[in-house]
Amino acid sequence: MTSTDGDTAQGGDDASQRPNRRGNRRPTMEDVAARVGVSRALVSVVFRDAPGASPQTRARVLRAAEEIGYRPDVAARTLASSRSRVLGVMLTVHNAFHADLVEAVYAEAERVGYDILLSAHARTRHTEKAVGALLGHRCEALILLGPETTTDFLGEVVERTPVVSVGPRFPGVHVDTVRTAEGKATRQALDHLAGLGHRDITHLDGGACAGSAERRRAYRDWMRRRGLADHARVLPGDHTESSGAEAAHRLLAEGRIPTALFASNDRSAIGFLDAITRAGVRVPEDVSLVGFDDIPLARLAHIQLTTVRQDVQGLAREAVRAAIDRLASPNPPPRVSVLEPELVVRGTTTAPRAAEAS
Amino acid sequence: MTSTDGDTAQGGDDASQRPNRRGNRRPTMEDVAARVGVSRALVSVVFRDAPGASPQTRARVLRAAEEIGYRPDVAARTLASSRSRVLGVMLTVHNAFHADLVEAVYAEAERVGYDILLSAHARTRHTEKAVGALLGHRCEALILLGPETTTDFLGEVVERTPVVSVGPRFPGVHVDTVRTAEGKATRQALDHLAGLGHRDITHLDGGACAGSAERRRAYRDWMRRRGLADHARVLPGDHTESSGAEAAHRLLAEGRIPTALFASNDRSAIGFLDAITRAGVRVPEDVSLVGFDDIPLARLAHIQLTTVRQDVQGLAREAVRAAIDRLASPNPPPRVSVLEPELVVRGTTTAPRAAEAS
DNA sequence: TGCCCAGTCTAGAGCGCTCTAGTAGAGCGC
DNA sequence: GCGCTCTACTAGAGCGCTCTAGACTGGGCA
Repeated sequence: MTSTDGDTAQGGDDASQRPNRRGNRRPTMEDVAARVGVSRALVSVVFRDAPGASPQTRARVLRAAEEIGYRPDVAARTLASSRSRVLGVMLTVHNAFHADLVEAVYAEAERVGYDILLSAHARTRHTEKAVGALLGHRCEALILLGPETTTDFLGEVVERTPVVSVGPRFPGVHVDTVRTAEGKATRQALDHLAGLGHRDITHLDGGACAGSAERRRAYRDWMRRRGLADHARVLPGDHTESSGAEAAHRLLAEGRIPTALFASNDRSAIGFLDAITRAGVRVPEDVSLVGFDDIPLARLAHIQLTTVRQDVQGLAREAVRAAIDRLASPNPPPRVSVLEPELVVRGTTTAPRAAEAS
Repeated sequence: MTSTDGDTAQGGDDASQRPNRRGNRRPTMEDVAARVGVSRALVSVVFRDAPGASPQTRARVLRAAEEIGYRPDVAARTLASSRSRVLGVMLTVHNAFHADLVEAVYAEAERVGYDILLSAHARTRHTEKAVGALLGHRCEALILLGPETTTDFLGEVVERTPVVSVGPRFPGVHVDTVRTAEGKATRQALDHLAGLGHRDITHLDGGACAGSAERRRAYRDWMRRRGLADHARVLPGDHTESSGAEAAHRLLAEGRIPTALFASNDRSAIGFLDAITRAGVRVPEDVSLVGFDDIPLARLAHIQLTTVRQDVQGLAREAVRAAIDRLASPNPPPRVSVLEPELVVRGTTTAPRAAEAS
């Protein structure tokens, strides 16, 4: 496990500091109180920012706490107040869109005085486990980003703790939902393509991923209503780059590229873009491409993906608000907040080649 | 905030279920004990999996708990035992390599009976805040993925709680480090290129990101030792796709592409690949490319990036082990675990064009 | 002078657990 | 019968906080 020059293990480093204080238990309110010469309760008042302490005392307490490195214990506080002021957020750790959402949720939660606990869903860690961890930590409410789980499981969870789903809907379960108007977003994308003259528009599907069903359905409806049912085609896929690349290879193998492709999310769109470009097919000259989400990658100079932006700030704000509202009044029927999408036209769409008046 | 068909807000949904039990407080050990007709302490024994309960009682307790939906309260448990059995992990939420690491850390922690708490570092949320959150939740030790912070701050944290840094080293602070042998990894990549006949090798830098300094230094050393100092060139960058794309545009603008590029990580390598390909420069025929990390994206059919793999499982295992060991014996000097890299040759490297015998 | 009141501060009972010390009872050998 | 050990279980004191009820000030006012 060791190797040569520059990579030496066992870093003796510099003189390795005073021995850390870790043996001594961490300071408590009692310690702060003793130092200042007041009661524990007063220190509590100060740290809760509650009325009932003079400004002078407040300052003295704060200073003493600082000096001895006191930091309130969330566990004790939670236990005593039976309120944790913590919101649990479940995310898929490999999902760039979730990363954006998490960032926004942190900001939003801070505004309303809540802490956030993250729990990740991953290949080896199911939704059930991720949610269980949050529950054990007494989160007051859960915000699940694109949850893939059963109605039954969610039904049980929601018996104890309010749940907000960002994306998927769970009809029949007492769960609030915050999502983008998928149908509208899809139509925005397709109208844009139609406006450029496209008729031969293929959809790259998102499989079981959050929002895919709505996007697929809206695509089919739109094509039918426009009298383009004959051109309608849904390529199988999911929300990963590789599914986009696979779709590209499939089309290349068939030797028939549509004039436009509407992908179920940005990652698959980028995968498609990459694979098809590499095969010598030009975007947007040979094929126009629209994604979904507007992840940071889509904005990059060399990608410039035309896409439908989801309102990340709005989704985060509504999710946190739904959670807080639900804490205040648990009984009203589930609410669905629907946020407006916004078409972002960049460089991957243009008019189809003239010849193509299929 | 509403829109038409299919996107209706206010989802009345189906009959919205029995009113949720949320009013009733969550069940406690007391409730379980009462139901079974034993003492609270015995229930505790069962849930801690401690000796001292008959198999029959154990089963009855477990069943009763199941029935009333009891779930141990982490806060209370932490408070009572003054052990949380929780490891705090700080990650950068937009970092794909961190996503891999988190997944592996979850698995590893579970093996040793620890829970994981995640806290994200993001543009609007500094390391200090992310770490503070973990500390408040009484994590027994912290694992920081690629921390970008000051020695001073870390010095303070480590006074109270063991810290493991995955990546960066902090000489002079009592922090364990787990990292890949950056120097060796760099040399593996460069030796591979040299073996193919490359001499004109440029390095795309990672700026202040974790590991970059070592990679840059090893690159310079290697070039010098090989007598290629004249060819040595370090393009500014960081660990994002866009910096790779920028580097590509810079080289294109200069009109002089080296025969090979060694990027400081996979993301910037992929950004470079994408931008340079799109400009008509072929990889690997015109320019060979090597990345660093081996993120999932690098393996995709249409990318096939030659890269140096970091041993994610190993890093996770060592990080968790270092944390646990440090809890057992706080005083020994900081340890540095160095893990072996592994060159993964895929499709982005080949011999330079014959003409180029610079 | 007496009384009230706002402003500060304190005492002490929990919150839901863990864990030490201890009890009850069964089984055993003598 | 006794003492012994072993297993199965219980009592009760905390862990570090919050929060209600109440105590103690020093004015202000009749």
